This record gives sequence, structure tokens and C-alpha cells, in this order.
Amino acid sequence: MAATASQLDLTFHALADPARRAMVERLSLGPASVSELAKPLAMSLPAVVQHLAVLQASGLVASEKIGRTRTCRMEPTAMSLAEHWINQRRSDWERRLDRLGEHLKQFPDGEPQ
Amino acid sequence: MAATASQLDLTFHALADPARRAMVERLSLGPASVSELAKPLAMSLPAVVQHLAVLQASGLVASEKIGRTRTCRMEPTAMSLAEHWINQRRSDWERRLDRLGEHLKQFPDGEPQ
DNA sequence: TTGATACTTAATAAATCACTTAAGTATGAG
DNA sequence: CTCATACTTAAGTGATTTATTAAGTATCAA
Repeated sequence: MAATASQLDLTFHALADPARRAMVERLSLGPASVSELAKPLAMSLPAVVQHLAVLQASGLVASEKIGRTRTCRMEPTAMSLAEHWINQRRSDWERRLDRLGEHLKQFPDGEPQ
Repeated sequence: MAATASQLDLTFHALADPARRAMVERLSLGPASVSELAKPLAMSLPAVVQHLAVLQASGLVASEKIGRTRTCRMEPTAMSLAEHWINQRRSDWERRLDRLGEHLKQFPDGEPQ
């Protein structure tokens, strides 16, 4: 439906799959080849490559091929964007609770009206 | 494929859609009815209800029906879980950069070997 | 040159997703 | 009782996703 999915769409979608999260967890510890990423996963190599494509499309991961080995690494900016969106929601949520608390302090015997 | 999707699967999947994020943004400011959530969205009410079901399945949102109105509210725990997962990745990432920095300080004229 | 390694591409197939329309039910107001 | 409101349920459709197998290419090692 969407002509172009937003960065947040792509990032949250990428993180919604356990295999892709496992890949991100591994890459957060340092770069790895495609086969290294594939080894702990119970799926074919082409499936892993497709997951990698999703991660790269989201900007979470970048890769570079040297010789016959493709080395993948985290690209932390995309994750920061998702983190920031969540933080904003938490900020809204907490600001509301603060206002609610202030309001209730004015009426210690229950809600007015 | 998965018999049961994990909490993180459900949460990140829920956040991967712009309509659902819009609903979460609205609910982070305070509770709202289904129609209030639907009003800014360019889709039918049943579509909104389906999105709401995804949000509830993930635990991000809860709702309660009083009279003919269903009131929805944020349930911040699920989002904290996602936030925590991201923070752990960032922590791994930064720990690795620190180690890398310490290592390089020992060899100011470039990588050994 | 021969063979193994490390991907890469393509062509499916099954399942899920994000909608839709066309109904329905329950509640509240007059 | 009647009507509008506020959902709710069901059924169906087209697009996307996630996997598969069967091929291919490029590099490196001997």
C-alpha cells in the first residue's frame, strides 16, 4: 500500500523477526561474515541473505565484500532513531502522569465534579 | 513458522506500522475511544479495530468497554521491554568500541601485525 | 587446473498482512 | 418504540513476507 515505507517502518519491521534480532545481537558484539551469522540459525543460507537484505534496507546493518567474504557490521544510527521514538512516547506518557498527579494534589478528597 | 511469537516479535511488529504508531502516539497523551483513534486515520473502522487487536496482542495497549464505548490506554511495560532490548544492543556496541579504543592506545602507530 | 569455499540469484510456495464491504449487536437519547 | 451511535464480526482479496530448492559466480588453495 505505502509507496515508500518510512525509516521507522523498516527498522521496527527488521527488529520484529527473531532471526534478524539474533543477527543484530551478534553484530552488536562486532563484525561478522554471512556464514558466521548463518551458523547459529536453523535455516538455509539464502534465507539468511534475505534477512540480511532486510536489515540493510532498514539501515541497521551495512556490509562490504572483500574477496569472497562479505563482512557485516552494525550501523547504530537506525537503531537510535527507533530508540528516540520510544523515548518520546515515554516522555509523553510521563508528562501526562505528572500533570495528573499535580491535578489530583489539588483535590485530595477525589476527583472534582 | 513460530508456534508462538515472542513478546519482542509482537511488540516490534506492532510498532512497524505507521497507523499503529499513530495510535500509540495518541494514546501516549492519554486514553481514547476507538472512534477517536480512528478519526485521523484514512481507513475504515474495522481496519482500525484490527490494528488495535495487534496492539493489544503485543501488550502495548489495553482497553475496556463501558456502555457502547471502548476506552483504550497505553500499557507501558511492553514498550519498556523493547526499549531494554535496544539498550542492551547499544551497551554491547559501546563496550566493544571501548575495548577497541583501549587496544589501539597500546599501538599508537597502527594495528599490530 | 581442480576443487572447495563463500556467497548470489532465481523461481517458486505457503502463510501472513492490511485492508475492504456487508453485515451484525448493544447502548443511549428522545 | 425508534433511531443513531459505537463498535463488532465475518468473509474475501491482493500484496508482502519468509522460507524453500536448484541453480549460478567468484575467489582462494594446492
